[in-house]
Amino acid sequence: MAKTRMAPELVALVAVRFRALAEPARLEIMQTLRGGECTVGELADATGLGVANVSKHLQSLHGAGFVTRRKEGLHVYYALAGDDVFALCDIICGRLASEVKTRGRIVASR
Amino acid sequence: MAKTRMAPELVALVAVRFRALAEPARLEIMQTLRGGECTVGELADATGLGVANVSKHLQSLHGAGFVTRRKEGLHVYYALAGDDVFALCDIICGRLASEVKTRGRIVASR
DNA sequence: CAACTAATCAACTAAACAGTAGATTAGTCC
DNA sequence: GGACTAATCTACTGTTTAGTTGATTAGTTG
Repeated sequence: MAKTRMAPELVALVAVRFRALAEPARLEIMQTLRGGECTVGELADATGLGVANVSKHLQSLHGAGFVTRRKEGLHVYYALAGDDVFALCDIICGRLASEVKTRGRIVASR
Repeated sequence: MAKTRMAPELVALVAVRFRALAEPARLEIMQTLRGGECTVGELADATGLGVANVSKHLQSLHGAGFVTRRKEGLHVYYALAGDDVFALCDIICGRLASEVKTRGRIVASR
């Protein structure tokens, strides 16, 4: 299924989505959000990044449709738009796991 | 499952993998390879990119473990290392599809 | 060996982008 | 209104990298 070749514009859109996930800082943010919705400040604290920096990353993620935005009073709450992002990560991790077979070990921390 | 937080180094590795897919040119190459293994020149023709450029992109993809390399005589044949990459694309496309619901239409060409 | 082809390498240019610091806006509380 | 806080915006800097050009290497054929 889906053996048809994607249109160039669609390919570009997919690339943009992948690019949004191509930054460790943004993946850290996504991981933090997995624990529930957070404010920008909370995400900055959890990741150790600057507030302005986190805000920019969140705009990328929101533009790519990976997070939702909810404003309430002084705070802006961000949350995951869906869990399928981690399905992506799991596929990547599956590939990584089979790659490290013959190399060193990199294990997930608990 | 896999609710554990990934180690920072692992996150970085995943980000590198996503980055390898974050370029339209590389996605086009991957799509072309879906039809079977190709030489660098064939990929350059199919995508309209320069040979040296394609060669560099192939190094990225090979470094990320997405393609295999086989040298035979004057030619170097590249092939997909697995189909799960397109599972990634399908997830992204699924997200895109639900996003365009209320917007314009972007359809895959045949 | 000489001529040729396929792929990679090396150096460069231009554009994209992560991170930072300071200004600015939106909202709350006195 | 004035003081304060949270988030975003606006340059700016440094790094990365896509794409190009020309040289170089590996392999073939005469």
